[in-house]
Amino acid sequence: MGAVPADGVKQTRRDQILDAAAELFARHGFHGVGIDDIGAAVGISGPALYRHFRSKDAMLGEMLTSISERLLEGGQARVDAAPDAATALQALVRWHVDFALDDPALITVQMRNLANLTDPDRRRVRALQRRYVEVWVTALQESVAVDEPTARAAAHAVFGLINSTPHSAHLDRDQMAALLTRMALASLTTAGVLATA
Amino acid sequence: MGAVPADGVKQTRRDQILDAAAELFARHGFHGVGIDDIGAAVGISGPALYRHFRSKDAMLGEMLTSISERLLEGGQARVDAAPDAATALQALVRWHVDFALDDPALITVQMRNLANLTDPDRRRVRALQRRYVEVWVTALQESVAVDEPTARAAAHAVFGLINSTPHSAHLDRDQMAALLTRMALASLTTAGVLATA
DNA sequence: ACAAGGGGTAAACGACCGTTAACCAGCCTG
DNA sequence: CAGGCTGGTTAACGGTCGTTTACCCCTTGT
Repeated sequence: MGAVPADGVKQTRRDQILDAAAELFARHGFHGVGIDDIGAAVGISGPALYRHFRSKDAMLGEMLTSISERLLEGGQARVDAAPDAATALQALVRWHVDFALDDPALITVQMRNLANLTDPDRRRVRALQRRYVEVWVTALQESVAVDEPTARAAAHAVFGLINSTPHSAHLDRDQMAALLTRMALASLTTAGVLATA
Repeated sequence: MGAVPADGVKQTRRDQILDAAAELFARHGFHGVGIDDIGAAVGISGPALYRHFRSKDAMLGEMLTSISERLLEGGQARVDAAPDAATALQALVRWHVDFALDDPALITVQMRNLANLTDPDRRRVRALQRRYVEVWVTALQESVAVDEPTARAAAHAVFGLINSTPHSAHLDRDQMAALLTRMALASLTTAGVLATA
């Protein structure tokens, strides 16, 4: 799990810790996992983590801001690269689906543990998330006829749909990707028709 | 928030506590809210809760089992009352949408705090959830041509879509219900086409 | 050769928090 | 009017857990 570790390349200890923590946070929740658990997961024990992070809160903070940045950056890039609005939307869906399938732990943590962030960290993450939603909202408005509040709600709904992936490991990766992409696009294009019926 | 309190009728103190706890758990997570917080939310303080519940875990347990029971019971009832498979699926969607819109806190807790349950409670809740999923899976297989694993994954995806409702309060209740219903049905009917493409 | 520092350890500290104990006020019943 | 539930209260206990401290090894550059 956790995005493929680049090549055979040794990832820095920080990243190793972050990956292990993400997995644990996803499974047991932020408060449900102790500093000792995280240490044990990477073969060191307990307080050694403080050689790499200022606090447990800092781990979650760094984890969530980095997810949000990657999501925003990747999404924006794909929209910019798309020739027209319709393919931009498709690219966004595929991007988010790939992300969710490759990093289910990170997605889960981002969905569930926003509340456990420190106040400044939460502000930062929320700002990034808002910008990401904004990317979706404009892509939606440009490709399907829909008012802005509906577009916003539809975006959140599709996030929920795609992010549900950690809960169902019944299909293999490619089938799952195809299914989620199809469902997401279907729901989005329908969202436009008779928007304010 | 929290399902309409029947009529003007006074709800029992237990239910009052459960409602307040649900709201708090949804907002801050199970471990993020203290026994004192829950007490304060209903005007009593701290340990008085132990006159009504055996433990904090017991509150969560009762909360989640009751949600799961209501969900299953209501879903099954609607399927039984439906004349054919297609309307059964529509009824399921509407049922789940209504539930999510009327009890956003409960839905949120059920999605996020399964891991915080005690082992026996978790087994109970999971069993109920499995049966609920089963209701959806059979309804799906009878109305759209789709293999079972795909139906299962699609059901989870639609739960994610509908349960996203707490994150977006941009639309009023009826518009939101219409939007979610439309999106859910669109994604589901599309899930069947070329299922194992 | 050696000082420096990065990265690890185990032990102690301190706060928080779920739970229990001891106590008490009102109400309803006999 | 006595006496026992019912449902509160505050204070104390105990465990868990994040964090700090003190110590140590091993590597590396001078």
